[in-house]
Amino acid sequence: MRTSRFPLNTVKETPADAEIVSHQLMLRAGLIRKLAAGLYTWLPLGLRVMRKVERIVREEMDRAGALELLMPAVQPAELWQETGRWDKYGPLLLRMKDRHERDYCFGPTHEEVITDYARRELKSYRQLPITYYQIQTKFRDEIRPRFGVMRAREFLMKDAYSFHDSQASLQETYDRMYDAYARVFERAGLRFRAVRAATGEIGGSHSHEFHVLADSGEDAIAFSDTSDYAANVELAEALAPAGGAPAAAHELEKIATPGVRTMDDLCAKLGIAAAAGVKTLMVDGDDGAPVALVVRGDHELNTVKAELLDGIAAPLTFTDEARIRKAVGAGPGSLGPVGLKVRVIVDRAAAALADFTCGANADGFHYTGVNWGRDVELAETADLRRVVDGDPSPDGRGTLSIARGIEVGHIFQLGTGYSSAMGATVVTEDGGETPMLMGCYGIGVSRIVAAAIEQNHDDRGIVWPGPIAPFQVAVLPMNAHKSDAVRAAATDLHDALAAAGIEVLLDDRDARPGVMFAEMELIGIPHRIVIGEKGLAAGTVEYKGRQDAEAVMVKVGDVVEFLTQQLSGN
RNA sequence: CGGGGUAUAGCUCAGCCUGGUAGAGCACUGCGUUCGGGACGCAGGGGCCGGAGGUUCAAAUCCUCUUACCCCGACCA
Repeated sequence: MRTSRFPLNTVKETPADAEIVSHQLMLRAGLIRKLAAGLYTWLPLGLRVMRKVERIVREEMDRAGALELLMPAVQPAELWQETGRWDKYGPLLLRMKDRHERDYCFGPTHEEVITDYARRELKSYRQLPITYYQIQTKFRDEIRPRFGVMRAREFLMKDAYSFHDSQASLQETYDRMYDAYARVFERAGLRFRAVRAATGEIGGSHSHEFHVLADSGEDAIAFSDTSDYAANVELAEALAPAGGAPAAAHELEKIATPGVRTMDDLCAKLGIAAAAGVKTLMVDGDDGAPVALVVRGDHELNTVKAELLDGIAAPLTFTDEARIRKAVGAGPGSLGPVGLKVRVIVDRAAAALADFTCGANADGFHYTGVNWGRDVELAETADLRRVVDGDPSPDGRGTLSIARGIEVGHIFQLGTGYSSAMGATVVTEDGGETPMLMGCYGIGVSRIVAAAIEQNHDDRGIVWPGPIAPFQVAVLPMNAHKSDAVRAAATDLHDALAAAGIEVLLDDRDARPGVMFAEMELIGIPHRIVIGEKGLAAGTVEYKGRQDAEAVMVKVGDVVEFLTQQLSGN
């Protein structure tokens, strides 16, 4: 390919409203352009990358035995009403009406459609197991789309659905998908981690998320330094400290703390560590009455865990100040468990404290030297906090580290939820009838492109992993307009590389050298050949990998073979 | 949804407070010089100042409404 026929739409200035580096670079490198909030046009260069990701996904799905199909993006409301999601899905669902005033939605996912298909076509256990997948545009009407295609409203997703007549069969396909996902991300050249995302219940391996590791990732994942334990921080269990609370050594004392509202204030005022105090947070209970959640001063509440507790309103809602005052007689900033007349749930770590500090439920006062049992009843404990770096691993082996990741894949076992609701049953071996067990497996194809950049870039631009680079080699002739020899050599090399099946981009624009270098680095082409008149006179051209510090000279006749070697190395 | 902000050339923005000729940089066109790290000079083209209404002799500028976009919204006890 030549730049004269494949224009590079690069821009020098960093776009004002792009916050994260992948979004900035995708705009600057000319991969995408925004049409409206959360809607992007993929330019030819960006589409080449997305197609490569797509191809890898497709190949691995095929290898895993899944069958590709393509379902409509627009779906009738009736199906969603069958499963109750027409009402439950809320404003995330883009709804529309056709000319007959019939309700439709633009599919954010396809469980209903595939289950409808399955109930029509799959009648016997003999047809199982079977897995279908598609690569399809989805739409989710996010409240705040941002970060470019990382969290766009319209996006490209691979979704797969499997059907089974037994849990063992579902597990087998699930495991195969797990392996296929790992292969996809390996082949794409990304550093990733599969993490547990178990949905609370029976635990185990019922759901895994695949994260591309990047410091800018929105999700925090916790993993053990010695075992293979890895989980989303939201779900990682914080074990109770060994040994329980030490014996009380101090008397309960009420002290004036005017103006103190935050844990930081309190630590500064009293000269104590945050870990020696507790924070008391008020959230709404199911019945509307506030419930107090107590965590150690240096810990953070894990809202996912809190929401799952019995009697707590979901979604988790923090009680507003007026209602706190009504219930307690003091405002936030002076709350504590002592003498509190609402339900109190104490985090395991907070429950293991002795002689701790907390609010006195009177504005401007705190207690010190508080002890469970002596000063306040320890009625209820639970795992409420987010795990932190250095916590013991929940599987008992090693300590946890926290890394940041971008969720690019998610697999889970759905069970019979959809098949029961929609009557997708098969006849069993013994002649009975049973709803099919289902598995569901998603990969964010367009998000992978952004995640790859987030993980692989430098101050000059994108550093594509070879397998998903839009082109493998850039050929840059220096001052070709002044040198027939350079121009001829560049053209010959381009043709030879193309003939060898190497994706080459020849810059034939007669641009200044600095422009060529800067643009090719910005768009992240992994390999670069520079052809100059001097080198050519000596029968050589210059090679440099995108991340190499130094260039090397290569004989003109050896270039194709040299590059073939370089490419097979990644 | 709540709060805040922005809307002026293709892009990034100044001008608005204090009403009176619409600007800069980048990009684009032409010519010339330059040519191994996003060149320089000269000359150009390009605007219903987001939309509607109002105030005024006069509105990008003041007022009202409207639309779009952007940012923030548990970690606080």
